[in-house]
Amino acid sequence: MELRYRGSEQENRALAAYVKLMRAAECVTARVHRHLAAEKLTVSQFGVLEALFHLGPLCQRDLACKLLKSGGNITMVVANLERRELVRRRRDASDRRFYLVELTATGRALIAKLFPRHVAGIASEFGILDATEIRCLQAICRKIGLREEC
Amino acid sequence: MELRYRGSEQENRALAAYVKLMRAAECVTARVHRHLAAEKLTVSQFGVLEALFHLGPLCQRDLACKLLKSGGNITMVVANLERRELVRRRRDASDRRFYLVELTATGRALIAKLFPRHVAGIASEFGILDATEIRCLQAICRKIGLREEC
DNA sequence: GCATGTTAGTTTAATGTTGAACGATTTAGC
DNA sequence: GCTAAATCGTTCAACATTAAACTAACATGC
Repeated sequence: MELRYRGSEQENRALAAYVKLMRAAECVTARVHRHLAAEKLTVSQFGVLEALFHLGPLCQRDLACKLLKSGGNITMVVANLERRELVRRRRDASDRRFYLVELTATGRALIAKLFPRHVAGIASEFGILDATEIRCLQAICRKIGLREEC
Repeated sequence: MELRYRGSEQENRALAAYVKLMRAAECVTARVHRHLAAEKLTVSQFGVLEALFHLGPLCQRDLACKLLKSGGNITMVVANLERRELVRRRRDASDRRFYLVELTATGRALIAKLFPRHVAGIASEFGILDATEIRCLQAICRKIGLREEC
């Protein structure tokens, strides 16, 4: 692979780990979210529905933070969900800067149907990992500075 | 987190591993590619330059395969690089369906300057992993079906 | 040679994504 | 109370991304 650049031993090891982590994440995402296509949902739309399902109504800023996306992006994703009547936006009465985004009955039914399927897909991908490997993965994520806030 | 859905022990373990893997990949990507903004390069544009740098001239189909992106996307990314004269497209003489995409002198100079910086960034993120953890990460990626072809 | 099929690349429509500029609203300092 | 700063959301331009429909070039079988 590395025809034009020779780094130190330590650099090469880090690079190999980086590439593997990225590829793994991309491959798993592609496979795990395949069942979303049937419902014409994108990964981001699913992310919004899932966050509302598990955390209750949220303002757009919180959604952006949860999903690690920009504010302008959430405006677009929520607008597309609202157009399909899967979510609804309500102005917060006490602070009119906020919208509260919440699931409609239709949206709740959809995510309630989809989420177990989603988990089953992940389980079939990750289920072959034993407890030791999970612990190792957690340790690695902690070490490379994974922040758990938000 | 999981207020509305209780899976099996095995499902919860898989879900936790999945979330950690995804968050880790997102956080690392964001930090590692921060130095690209200074050169007004996107992650995909950097990916194309890097592939050409290490593998020599490639056709767009091969680029798409390497970067796990669609053909139409590569058309756009390469076009934007070509507009800045960082790459050049040449018709293959023997099979006129192909373009050979290759670096210009400017493009080569840019990626030659950027790549060491890129590796150094990754090394500072992953360098704290020891050999055991790297082995463990590789084993995990293999297990969850990471395909290394392409 | 010609019909058929395959492969490389383009185009289009729809959505996602960001950063920056902007408007509306609330809060803090005075 | 009033100004200044901070916060929430929108809009815009630019680019990314995909799937699907399309064109161009090659390959195969007859």
